[in-house]
Amino acid sequence: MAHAAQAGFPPASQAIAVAPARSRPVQEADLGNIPWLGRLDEAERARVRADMRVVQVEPGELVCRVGRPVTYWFGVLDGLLKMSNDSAMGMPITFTGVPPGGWFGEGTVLKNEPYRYNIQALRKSVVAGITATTFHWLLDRSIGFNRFVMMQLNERLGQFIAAREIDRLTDPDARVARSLAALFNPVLYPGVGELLRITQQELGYLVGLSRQRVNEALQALQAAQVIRIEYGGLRVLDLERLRRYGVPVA
DNA sequence: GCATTAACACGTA
DNA sequence: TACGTGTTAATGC
Repeated sequence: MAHAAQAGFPPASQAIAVAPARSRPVQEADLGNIPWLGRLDEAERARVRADMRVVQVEPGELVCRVGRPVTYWFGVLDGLLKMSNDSAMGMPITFTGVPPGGWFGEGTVLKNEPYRYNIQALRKSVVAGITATTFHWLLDRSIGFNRFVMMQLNERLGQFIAAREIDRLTDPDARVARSLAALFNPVLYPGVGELLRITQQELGYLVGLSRQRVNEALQALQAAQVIRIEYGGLRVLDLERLRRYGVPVA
């Protein structure tokens, strides 16, 4: 019954795992896009700024790859990533998209395990990372950082439970609506705001539908006054109704 | 019937 | 120009 959302990506992917040579130090302009910085004190911020690296990734590139050792805790400053798990021989399973403001990988950093997912850029994106060492250093001394991580883990648990529901939905319109709502999560993805920059093609890859069908679903959502379609993006008008779209009014 | 791919015209960045 | 959107036609399960 489950759709087991297929959806790969269009261009052939060339694997890279954040090559240090391509990265640059974090810049002033980046800092405003990092939600947890404000929870740190001066000394902690200073260390983070010294430690953090930023890299631009091209569409199709892998930010981290299943089986690779943990190096960084990552965050999206700009663009759109896809978290998936390519089963050895078969179609990849897309778990979720990661829009701006999203940070990921703390699970594997915490356990010091190899990455369990592939994180791939759907579009040209800017990704930041701090080392596992600094991540642990922050955990050891900053209550604010701990709160952020805990909140993040809790919120994401909700996301994955919601994702299981989405998988059981048969109505494509509802699947698109719920997947979209997940991307508009203000807690996990504070960088998104009201306007999510995503093409209908990219949304198709995340949801596991064709671009044409996604377009049809979006038109329906727009007609329902839940979103507005814009060039290269979508504006949310009513997040609550977007979350509940397709659920009969019980 | 419904979704998919392919192909096209059109508008926008 | 390159890309994203909206639409139609043919095909498949």
